[in-house]
Amino acid sequence: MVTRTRFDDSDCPVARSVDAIGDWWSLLIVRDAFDGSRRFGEFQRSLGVAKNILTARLRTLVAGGVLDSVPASDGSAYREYVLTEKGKALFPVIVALRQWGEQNFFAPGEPHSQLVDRRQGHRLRALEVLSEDGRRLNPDDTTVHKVSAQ
Amino acid sequence: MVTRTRFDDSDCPVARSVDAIGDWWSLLIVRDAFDGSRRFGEFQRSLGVAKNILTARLRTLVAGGVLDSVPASDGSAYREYVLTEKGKALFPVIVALRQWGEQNFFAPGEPHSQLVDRRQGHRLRALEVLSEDGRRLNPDDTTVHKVSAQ
DNA sequence: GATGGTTGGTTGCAACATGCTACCAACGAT
DNA sequence: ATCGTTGGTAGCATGTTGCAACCAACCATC
Repeated sequence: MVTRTRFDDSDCPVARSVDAIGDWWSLLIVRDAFDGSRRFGEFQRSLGVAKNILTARLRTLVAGGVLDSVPASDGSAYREYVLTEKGKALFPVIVALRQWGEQNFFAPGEPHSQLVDRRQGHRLRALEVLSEDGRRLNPDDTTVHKVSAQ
Repeated sequence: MVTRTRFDDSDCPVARSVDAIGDWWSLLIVRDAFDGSRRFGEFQRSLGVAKNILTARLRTLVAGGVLDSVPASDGSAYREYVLTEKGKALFPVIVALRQWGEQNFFAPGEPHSQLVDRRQGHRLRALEVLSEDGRRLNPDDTTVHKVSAQ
């Protein structure tokens, strides 16, 4: 578990997000959860992670409100791990990572798993950062206001 | 440094992305780079990270093509670290993390740093995941095609 | 051209996190 | 009752991180 005791970066939302899900396994667990994994064993087989590590990660994610631990849906006495609303709100993060990976780590034509629109089976539109009035923004078109009461 | 020698998850673009930038510091370094940091010392002061760790991370990011190490723009003999095109393409990832953090880790009215449209000073529009034909998609509206030649 | 502060690191070591393997308790089917 | 499956825990080896000390090159000043 990451415990941030360095100096204070804590007014930055990016830092708080990274604090919550910014390690190798947490993001992949969340990805698997979006893909339908729910059971301990599913995550474990899919990720190949050691079980003690998975235990710790799931606990952290539950404690952080990203996952919820609920009784298994098949009536057995086991538990399942499902995304909370907060966890589902990570969807754009996962999609952004996926699109960046697709564009930068695969040769043209190289096969890779693909996220598609369930209704039509088509690929998704690339994420766009937009201004309030709908202009498309590049990094240079933006700036950070240091601290402000919103 | 993370070396993935577990089993093969490598056809998933999310996994490759996480492999490249999926640790605590790398993402914050990239965030700082978007905010204008370029010099070793700037990153070090801004992040409070140990220098040996920063050295290692910068090297990894340069090796991964996210940052480029170029001669300093002020004419001194030192070097600067600037985002490559591939690095700039992480913009939606950072914005997604920022928006998730804003919505989930701050009380209403609690001050936090804010990313704004430089031209008008307004907040950005929330990222949306869209289908090819422009419908807004929730996680449940999508599914993963396991492997396919694109 | 010596000096002293700044920049950008490297090295060694202690502490902590991770991964592997073995073990184990509760469950569920027979 | 028993036997495989599920969901863990425990112990130990190894890898990664963080801290502090050191250091070499750069740069301004005298």
